[in-house]
Amino acid sequence: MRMRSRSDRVKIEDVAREAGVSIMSVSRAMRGVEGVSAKKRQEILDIARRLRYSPSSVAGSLAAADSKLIGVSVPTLDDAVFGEIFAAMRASFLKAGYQTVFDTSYYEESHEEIWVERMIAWRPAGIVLSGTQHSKRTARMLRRSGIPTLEIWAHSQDPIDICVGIDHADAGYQMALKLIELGYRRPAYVGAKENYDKRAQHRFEGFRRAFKEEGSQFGCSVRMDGLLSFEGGRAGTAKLLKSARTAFDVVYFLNDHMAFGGMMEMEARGIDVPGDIGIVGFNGLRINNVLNKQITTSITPRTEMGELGARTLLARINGLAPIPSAALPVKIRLGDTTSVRGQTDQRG
Amino acid sequence: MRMRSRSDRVKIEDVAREAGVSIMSVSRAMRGVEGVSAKKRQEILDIARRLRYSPSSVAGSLAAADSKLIGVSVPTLDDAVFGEIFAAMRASFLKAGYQTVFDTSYYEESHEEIWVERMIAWRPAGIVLSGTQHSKRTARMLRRSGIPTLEIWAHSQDPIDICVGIDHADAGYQMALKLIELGYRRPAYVGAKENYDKRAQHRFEGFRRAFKEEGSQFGCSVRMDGLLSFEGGRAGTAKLLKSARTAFDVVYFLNDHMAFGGMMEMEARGIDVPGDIGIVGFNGLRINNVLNKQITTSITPRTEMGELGARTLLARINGLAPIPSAALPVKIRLGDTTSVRGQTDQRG
DNA sequence: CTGTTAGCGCTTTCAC
DNA sequence: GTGAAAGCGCTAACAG
Repeated sequence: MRMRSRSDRVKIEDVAREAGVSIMSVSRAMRGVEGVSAKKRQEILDIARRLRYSPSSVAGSLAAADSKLIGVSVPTLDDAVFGEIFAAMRASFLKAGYQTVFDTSYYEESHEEIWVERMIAWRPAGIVLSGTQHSKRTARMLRRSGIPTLEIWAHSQDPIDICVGIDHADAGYQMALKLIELGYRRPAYVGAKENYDKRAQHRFEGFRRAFKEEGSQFGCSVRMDGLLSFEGGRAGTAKLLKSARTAFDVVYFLNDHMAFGGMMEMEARGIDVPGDIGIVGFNGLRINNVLNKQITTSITPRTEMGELGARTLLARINGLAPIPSAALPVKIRLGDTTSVRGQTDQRG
Repeated sequence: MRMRSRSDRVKIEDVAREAGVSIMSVSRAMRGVEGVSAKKRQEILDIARRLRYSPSSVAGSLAAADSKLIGVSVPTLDDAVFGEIFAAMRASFLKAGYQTVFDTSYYEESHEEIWVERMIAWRPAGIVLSGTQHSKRTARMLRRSGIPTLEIWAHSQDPIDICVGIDHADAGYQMALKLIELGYRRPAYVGAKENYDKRAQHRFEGFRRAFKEEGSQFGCSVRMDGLLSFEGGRAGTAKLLKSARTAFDVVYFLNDHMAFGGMMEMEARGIDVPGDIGIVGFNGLRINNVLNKQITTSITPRTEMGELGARTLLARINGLAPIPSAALPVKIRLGDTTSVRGQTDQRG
């Protein structure tokens, strides 16, 4: 099994010779475009299959100056959030005849920038980026390339090209209002370093703003690096409980997984949730569907987002001028980890 | 912001003209290969940047008959397992100068087959597939293409090309031996339909075989479709508890997420784990690191697997003939969801 | 070190 | 409906 040298790969010319037609007829037959009789087309297709002809997308893209490729960058695969958005987008692109390729940036603008540069070099039909936080150079390269670009996940007022997402700052703000309504006054936060996950940072800022407007002091916040998941939530909560100088009555977590980790830590320490402290997550991740004590969270419309994003990008690729930026609604789901403050705890 | 037409993109020729050199010098300078003086190289690079020249990988690949692209197919993004394998592989490929592109197959051979066909059309340097269960046509296309192909995750005696993974049947077998040693005699299983996740099916078969050899009857098995995650585990357990005609003392789950879902269902029903029933998962997923009641599971070496897989494929790409198939060890971790049978339960 | 020539494998364009 | 000619943007191979 050695790599075939360039000469022994069967190419369009071989099929044409075998079929006794010109390479143009083969080209047309393979692509399913007009210009070959039905009979001839069938013959060509049969021969192509027999010869195991695999048309080169590289040569095809170069000649046609157009590819059916869409590049997608997600920050991480360790997070169920992007899996759902991605699955929805991918299905839509596939239906429209586009092939999706994706890669991860691990929340690093520099990784993303390198990826964008390489992706542009392949001249894809479209590019999808997660979030709205990108290096200046990334935005500049993309704009200059003229490649339709979708930013998904966070809403933005001035997208690189087009954008579909949610308003993270407002999501944090709304959640805070709800908590204030329940009677919470001393929030704490467990999340990531400010520059690591910007969307989360925006939620935090919106959250804090609501409490500030209400006149409440912000208790304490813990920033973890690296693992924005179960472990980070548990370790962050341990740190919070150990180091907090002021009291707090509710902890806002970066996402549901971290919130779950935090809940485990509190359980281990015999802290009553929500009796002693409330817990709030974000996203409405799968795990929340099986918990006996459901985490209060904001449910993000991930499938809708992926579908709308794909539709919008496809429109853009087809030369239409869709609305440049769409914001989708987020829904708060009160679970069993918060309660009306002052009442006894409720169990799920 | 319209798509640039093919004529107004800056190309190698434009850079050459501006720099007053031949296009070959630009080509050499851009690729960082020998054959241009340091001074000229720098001038060219400066001009290229000023002109915002982006070399076309499409044209480059066609001319050089070689691309620095590696295509990877993972079954799903909803599963932390592949995230870790993938992250490790990606890093290794990147270091070696290769660009990785991913796509998902959602455990469908037909999806994978289509993906492979499209991927081959791009003439990548290598291809990575998850698992060893592929359609005949997928294997045939890959073999004929001559593209180095790595199968990762499951070990195989006759890989398409090369393979790095674990022996799933043996992993199931070993876990069963351990449970038998603990005193369990009536296992039940909650997993997926036989053809959906073949690796899991192999684990199940190894598991069942050990019990059969020991003389124990297999209690009951529940096969879920679709969601092989928290929800599937919980729903499957509910179904198992409702429908099982024979008693069972331990439930083997397809993975830790399903096991966790099952544990929640038992908790809700007041079933004592491991007092009444034991729970066993697979993989050693992150969630298990934060649970107060740790799930007994098999820990799979995902990072090592990704690294070894990448190294092996790179060797293969570079014309070496690495060991065609490597099996990595799996480690059993006894948690708090199983106990020595006959003793009272233990709490974490 | 530098440039010229001849493609890579396919599609566009334009005749017939 | 069919095919010949002319590239797509770049690199290998070779000559200077």
